[in-house]
Amino acid sequence: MAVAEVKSNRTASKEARRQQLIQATIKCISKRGIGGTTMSEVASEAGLSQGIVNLHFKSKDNLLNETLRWVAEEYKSQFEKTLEKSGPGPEDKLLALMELDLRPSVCDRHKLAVWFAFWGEAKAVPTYQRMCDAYDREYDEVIGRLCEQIIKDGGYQAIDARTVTEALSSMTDGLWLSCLISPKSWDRQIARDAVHGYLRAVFPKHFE
Amino acid sequence: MAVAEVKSNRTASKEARRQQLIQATIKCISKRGIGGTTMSEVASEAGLSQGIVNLHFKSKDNLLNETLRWVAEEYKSQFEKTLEKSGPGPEDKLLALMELDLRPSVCDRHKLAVWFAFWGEAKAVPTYQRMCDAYDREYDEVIGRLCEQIIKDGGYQAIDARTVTEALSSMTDGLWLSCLISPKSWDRQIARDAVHGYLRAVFPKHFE
DNA sequence: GAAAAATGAATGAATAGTCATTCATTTTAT
DNA sequence: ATAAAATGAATGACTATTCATTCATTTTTC
Repeated sequence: MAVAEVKSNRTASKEARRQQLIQATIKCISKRGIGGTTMSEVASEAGLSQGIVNLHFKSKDNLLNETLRWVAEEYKSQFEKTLEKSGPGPEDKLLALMELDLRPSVCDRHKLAVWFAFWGEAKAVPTYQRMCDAYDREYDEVIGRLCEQIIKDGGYQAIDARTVTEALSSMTDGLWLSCLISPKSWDRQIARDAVHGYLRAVFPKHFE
Repeated sequence: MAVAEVKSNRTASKEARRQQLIQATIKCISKRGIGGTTMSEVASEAGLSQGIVNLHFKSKDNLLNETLRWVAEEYKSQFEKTLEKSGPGPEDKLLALMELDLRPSVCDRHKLAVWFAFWGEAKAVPTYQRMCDAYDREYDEVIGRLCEQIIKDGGYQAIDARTVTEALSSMTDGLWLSCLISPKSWDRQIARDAVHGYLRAVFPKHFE
């Protein structure tokens, strides 16, 4: 996920240029929304000229799709790294993944604005919906497996892994919305407490 | 919040016409997103002519702002009605309000698409952000008061009303996102279980 | 090793299309 | 007949896309 280096204005690999333009697109979407993002502005944000975006991405639609893919992949790679490095128990992994969503590098208004911009168009643009849905499914599968293990491990009764998964992933998405809409009153510690409080309440043996 | 009746094509009160156009705008946003919503399409959706929207709303910006206000007011009136009619205990009111968010009339993809469309532009369009923030604050105040009463009533220790409020409102927002993005796998009962499971875990004396 | 040719990336002016907005005209209600 | 409301063609601004030209770098030739 490292952003390829851009050497000079005329010499840069195709891939590096695409990365540079995707980064510019992310900035534009965050500042002006998808509706307010124009090809010229993306080019100018990247310090390049008018036609450059059509040269590297066929069309605006394509640029936006690739940008969504990049954002989703960036998140996914952080998610996988966190999953791998945390542990050893499933409860440790679950907590680490929840905290990832609230880390300043992930839960940052500029990045959240991009996610919400795509979600906001998802019903109108089926490709966005399909892509978001696919990534969500992967996410839920991992969280679901961890919950199952925790439930089995703790012998919890009358708790359904899918329900807990839905509750947890919904909570973090909703906390993102709060951060986006009410940045003044949003408090990272309260967000963490909300998640942790839920985990403690549902899985007391693991999170007390 | 009743949608004013439109009698004939040429005789309709100014207010009725505005309502009619706002309804058309909601349909357009749901179908094509904010970016894809044009003044002509709104007019045509309403069965009226080109210039009509500029006649009744000064500009597109104004139309969108008024549409957001309408959507927020519609929700608010349902919220207040629910708050009033439920009870008697704060736990009954809280549960009723949570279930309101998951009712088919509220948690419906077409309506959710509109909310998310505005949220998706909120960072880029400060008027959207301010308005959403203001309505959110009212919501949180009511939920917060109910939680405080429940905590006091049950003598719950080490539970902070604000944290629970944030957790609950986030959860419902996140469940809305799931409904929007993954309608195929979304299950209203699981959503209800997620909310109810949280309430039971946090306020066992009230929700067992 | 230097000059010439080729390569491929970037530029930015031109094009075609879309859209919000305006307003002179038409329609309707009273 | 008059006022209010609606119409829809016209306008002007904006934007995605194209493409002929420019430029820096690399390769080839002698």
